[in-house]
Amino acid sequence: MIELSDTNASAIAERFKALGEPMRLLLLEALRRGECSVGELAERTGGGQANVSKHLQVLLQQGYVDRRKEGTTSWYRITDPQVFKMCELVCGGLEEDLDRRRKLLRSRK
Amino acid sequence: MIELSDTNASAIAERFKALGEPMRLLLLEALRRGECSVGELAERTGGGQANVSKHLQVLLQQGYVDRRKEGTTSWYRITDPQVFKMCELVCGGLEEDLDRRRKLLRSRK
DNA sequence: AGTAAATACAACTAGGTAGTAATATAAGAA
DNA sequence: TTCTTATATTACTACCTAGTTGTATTTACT
Repeated sequence: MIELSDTNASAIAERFKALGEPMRLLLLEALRRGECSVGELAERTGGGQANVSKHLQVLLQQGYVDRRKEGTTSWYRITDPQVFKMCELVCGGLEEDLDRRRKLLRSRK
Repeated sequence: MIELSDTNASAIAERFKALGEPMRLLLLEALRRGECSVGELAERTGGGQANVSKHLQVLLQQGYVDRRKEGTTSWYRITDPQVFKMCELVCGGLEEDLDRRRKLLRSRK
């Protein structure tokens, strides 16, 4: 296992940061069903073409998605479904956090 | 399980974003051994007091750490060790990504 | 009271980044 | 070739945030 040392912290942070953007999470979710073109992704997420393309570059560079070119079309797909495990973990944390906040509110009444 | 819909994407992204900063990862790593004060954390991570304090607020607000006050000292601790599961997942992805890049380099020779 | 220590907060700066509009590039079709 | 389609890139704006400095707040000690 990689240690969370100074040198690695930046690289790891970069990977987390790539997921720290709503649009990129929506893109990953849209890609969950399978390979998808930029245009389709823009339509599904409601984002602009340029913006979607730029976000896909980030996900590509961080290795979350792969790309396959066919004519003028770029087909993107999830590289490793493990991403969704992370999303589930963070979702679990979210729910626990909400519970915690609810309890705090109750105890303050 | 929470769905990755438009409404949730922002909340989830916020949680990822909180981990997308080297200093905050270093703080979590430092807290791994156990409860720690702000001063100790600043010393261990080499960060300034104000900066460390500010990063801890982010981790606190996102529920990654808890705080306990004692005199003028604030003691911080990990709320849920699941965070490190996420770090391991992202580390695994990092290694796979490096492998992928190495293969690409070799195949391009 | 006065002083020191620990933390939080406010103000500021510099660098980063999301979103958009316009343009560039590339591949087909007419 | 010219037009159209799909994607990537550039330039720009507006906003956000990490880090720093200085200060306020709180507690403990003499």
